[in-house]
Amino acid sequence: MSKRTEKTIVDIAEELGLSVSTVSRALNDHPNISARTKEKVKKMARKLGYRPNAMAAGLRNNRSKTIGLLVPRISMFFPATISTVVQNKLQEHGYNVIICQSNDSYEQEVALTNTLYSARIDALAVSTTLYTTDFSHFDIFKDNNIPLVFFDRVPKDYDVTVVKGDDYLGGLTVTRHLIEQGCKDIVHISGPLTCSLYVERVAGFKHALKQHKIPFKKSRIFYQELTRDNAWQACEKIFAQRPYPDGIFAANDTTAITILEYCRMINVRVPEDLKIVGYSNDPRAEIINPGITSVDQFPAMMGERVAAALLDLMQQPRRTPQRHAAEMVPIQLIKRASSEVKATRRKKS
Amino acid sequence: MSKRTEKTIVDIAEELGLSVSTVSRALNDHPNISARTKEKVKKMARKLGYRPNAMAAGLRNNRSKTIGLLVPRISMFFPATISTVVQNKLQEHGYNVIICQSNDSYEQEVALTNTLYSARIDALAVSTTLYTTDFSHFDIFKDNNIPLVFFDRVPKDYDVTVVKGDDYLGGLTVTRHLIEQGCKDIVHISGPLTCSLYVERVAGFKHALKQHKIPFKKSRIFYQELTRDNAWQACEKIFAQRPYPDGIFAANDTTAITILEYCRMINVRVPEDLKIVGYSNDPRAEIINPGITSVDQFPAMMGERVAAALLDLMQQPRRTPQRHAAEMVPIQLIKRASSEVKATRRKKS
DNA sequence: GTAGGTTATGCAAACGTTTGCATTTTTGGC
DNA sequence: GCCAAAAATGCAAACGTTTGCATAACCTAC
Repeated sequence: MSKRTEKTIVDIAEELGLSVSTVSRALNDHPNISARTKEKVKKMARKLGYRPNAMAAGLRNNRSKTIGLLVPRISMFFPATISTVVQNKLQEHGYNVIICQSNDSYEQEVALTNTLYSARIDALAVSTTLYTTDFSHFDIFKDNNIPLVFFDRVPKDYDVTVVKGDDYLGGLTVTRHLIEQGCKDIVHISGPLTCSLYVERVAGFKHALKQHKIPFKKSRIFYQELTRDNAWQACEKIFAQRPYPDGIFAANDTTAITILEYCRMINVRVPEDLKIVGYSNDPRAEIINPGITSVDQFPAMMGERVAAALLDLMQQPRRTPQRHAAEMVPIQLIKRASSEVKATRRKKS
Repeated sequence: MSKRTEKTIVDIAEELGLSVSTVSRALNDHPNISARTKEKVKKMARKLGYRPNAMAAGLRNNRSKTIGLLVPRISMFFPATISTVVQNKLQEHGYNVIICQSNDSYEQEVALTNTLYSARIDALAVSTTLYTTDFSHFDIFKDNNIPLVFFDRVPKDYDVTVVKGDDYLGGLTVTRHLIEQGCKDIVHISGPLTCSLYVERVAGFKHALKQHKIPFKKSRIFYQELTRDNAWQACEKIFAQRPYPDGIFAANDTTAITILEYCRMINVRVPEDLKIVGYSNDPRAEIINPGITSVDQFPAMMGERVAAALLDLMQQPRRTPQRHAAEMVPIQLIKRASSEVKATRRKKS
């Protein structure tokens, strides 16, 4: 009665007059156990309503069959898609996935990293906060040779396996596209430079300007967290005085959408007066009118790669030092009406 | 060397010439331990790089400080928002959250439920698949008095704590609104009736028709998984022959958006010729042109309630049979241009 | 019938904690 | 200084598995 309802392999063993080792092996289909015994054991397990205790097994084996996924937030399209794919893939291979959100707070990221370590996860995949520049809280994973993979928001100068988009090429491609569309005065709204991927996009942006002999003006670039509010404030600054820019490269689609709305309010025509390009190809970019040109980062592919990297690292013998690959996921400019005066075209590489 | 790098409380105890019990208590701030000893122990723990092993503690305590969250998918706006809130809330209280996706597959749901039980999670929150009508796989949680909360997609005839939206009222409100806007021939695209929330919305729909003496025609209602493809196919049927309906109540926004696009293609004007209302107030509904009238289900509030229910149940003494509350989260019709000929209004209760 | 080899099962330790109870140490009042 | 009470620490069992090694049971062939 009371709370002693949990059956264990000991109960099965007693019930059957077998030893616990035999029961354990039978349940795990160990080759040394006869087919008849296995049958008996499994039947009794079912009858008693036995449920394995993963914590006990994990403690003994020193592996939890659980992997951690640490992302800024799962309510945003891009990380959500990646998380979905990673989780489904690992689930197929018998792993549980603990998804944690840092909410873009460095402190939370550190705390969660420690908690995940305490749970003795078998591997960890991370997309860092915007502000993470010190990565020492991940050392514990490296030191103990626990597979560690970073994706999208990846560290700079920290030797580790990485899966990321080609942000330099992205910045370059977007800027070239705007220039080809006739823009001569382009604003770039970037994320904070503490996050290396924005550094690269900015580099691509500057490089394209240089190639086309367009002077780079410091006043035409903004570094900020890419929220709706911040985007609105940036617009207020940008359109406070003439001349208005003729192109804006926003580092995410939330920002691009906000700009579009601001333009609607102040009667700036898009794309005639101003061309806008976003980033990440959020579903909203396709649906809004005019559609917003954006950069597809193939989140599903990125998720597949992350999952594959984790699985790969996990099946390597523990002692081996990890090989630290850096995988580059391609990007693709998706042209839409916000940057093209002609027709709305959906696909073009 | 090799793999013996993991320090335990035993190491701390030896290093300090104390017993493991004292170390354990010191680390857990047990009142019986002197301040000086606590200080010493914590210092040594830091020095040795000690990391608690949650599995060992969990095994001993019979609680894992982990809770499970089982949802159809996290890449959809509504469940994603709820998951975010639940996770953040529980994280604040020192719990880990394992988020799992059933991908709307009953088999996966069953498998994941069992895995989560094996992990000895301290509580489980579930939004079921569209097709779950047998809930016996959750019995194990009930039988062992482990807090179990269902939300949004909740069971019918299964005694358990529930947090849900007022779907009957939602169906009623939407339909009334369409009628007030002059619609006389309304189509309803519903999810499958295996999912009780759609049953309720349909009931609300029918009730509103009845109240306004509009005959209900079986051919004007569709039951299907609410995907883009299915929505498109439904449109093909709906617009295959005259007369066209003058209003459509879609049970999610993906469907509503697809209908809007179809209408654009066949030159049916929205809202002049046809009024459309969706459900869930997906961010896309606000952004598309015309904006789509939808029903806000306050996912953040639902998440809060779910988290609160879990925490509440967890702090009840284990023996107590659970009280099975049913909480109703309000809904609010968000009127937009897709159903109103006049102006676009953003808010109206 | 026995040796030799398979095949199947059992013993017991180990994984890293926590905790009830026993024991030791400290404290304070006289 | 002494004693009782209070405070601090230690002992050892327990949580539910897995697994190396030892042992028992069963064949097969001579």
